[in-house]
Amino acid sequence: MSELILKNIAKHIAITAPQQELFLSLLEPKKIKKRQYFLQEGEVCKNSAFVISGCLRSYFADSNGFEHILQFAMEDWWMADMMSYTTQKPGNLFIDALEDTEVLLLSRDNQLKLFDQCPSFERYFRVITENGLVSHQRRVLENLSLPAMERYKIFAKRYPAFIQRLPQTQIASYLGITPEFLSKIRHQMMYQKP
Amino acid sequence: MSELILKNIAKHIAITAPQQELFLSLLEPKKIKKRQYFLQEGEVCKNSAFVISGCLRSYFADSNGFEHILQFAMEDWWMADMMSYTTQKPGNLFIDALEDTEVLLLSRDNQLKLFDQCPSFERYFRVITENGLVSHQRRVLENLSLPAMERYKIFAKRYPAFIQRLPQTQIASYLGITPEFLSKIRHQMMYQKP
DNA sequence: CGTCTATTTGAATGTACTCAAAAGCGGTGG
DNA sequence: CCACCGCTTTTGAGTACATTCAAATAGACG
Repeated sequence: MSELILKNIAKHIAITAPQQELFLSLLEPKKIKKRQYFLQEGEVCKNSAFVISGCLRSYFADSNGFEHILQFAMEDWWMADMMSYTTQKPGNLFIDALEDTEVLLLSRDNQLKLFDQCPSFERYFRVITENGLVSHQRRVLENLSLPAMERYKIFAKRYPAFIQRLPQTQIASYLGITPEFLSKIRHQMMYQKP
Repeated sequence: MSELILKNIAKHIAITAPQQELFLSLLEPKKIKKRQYFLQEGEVCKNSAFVISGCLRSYFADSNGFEHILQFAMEDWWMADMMSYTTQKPGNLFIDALEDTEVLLLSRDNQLKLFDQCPSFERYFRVITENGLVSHQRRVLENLSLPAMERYKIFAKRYPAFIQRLPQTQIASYLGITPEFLSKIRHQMMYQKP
């Protein structure tokens, strides 16, 4: 069960067995049922969640009650409201489960403790954060430069597993379009695609 | 001249005088004239630039030749093509100067050297990167949830200096709208605003 | 099987874009 | 110091991409 996260870490840094022990001792396993909240608007995001199985989503609910999905997280991904997690102030995101989900929690306190006791982890999370930054920059630029159909095609190619497992409503919300329009896009694609 | 960057660092970490020396020895000053490229599409972003004075912009040029601005950087900001800088592979962004600009360069090599020799800097850049990630996440959500006029108002409130110093064309490109439409938005605002 | 949610389809609407042209502004050179 | 050139901003008419609202259809789950 902890294998997945150790493997993930091993991709970025090399750590000794005692350091592994230390790290694992700071984690707390948790199960989140489908449709259950992990975090609600206005709460402080005390924990970052590493997904072992299942799927989480983070989203913003605007003043008209529409949801805008920031991120999905399946196996081998971290999920948090980064604004709230890094500052430990109340956030404005919701995080909930799209499937029954198992996660390992790392509190911000424990994370900072870890950074002091083992600087390799500071490197690990620096790299993870760099990658997150790069992917969000790419997303900003794609949203600015591409029409909805292109964004959908890229999404489908980049995250085939998401297309399989997620309802179209969720994907539409991530892409920034209505579910109706996504349906029309898919209809169009059936006829123009060879 | 190096005061600005030392002050910036002091906001996040405490370092000794010799560590300051080490850090400064890894920096290279450079001047970039208005309209001059700092980086072009297809090049490897060898350096991250800390702006001492002036203003840089990073942007993506799409297949129709339109420019989409990812970021502006004025005094006290870092600027790089993060994808290319972190991987040292060719990037797809342009970076150029909107004003005559002075920067301090830190190569990725030197940065990694610095991380090994003084882990405090790994913390400094982790925090900087976390903040960058948070602000790009916020931008994604604002682009998804708000109409152009709201995005402009928020931009104007958040970055008053940018409104002062940047041509509207550039701001429009950052917001993801045409300069013509931004002009119309500003016209509307004059009449509906008390 | 029935209910609830997700998806599809269509018509009317709106936000933002395109293209074209005029007006404003700033820098530069005569 | 003023005139001119280039670039930015404004204005307007026509258009396109995407939304809204409504209703029908299909799927999933208990």
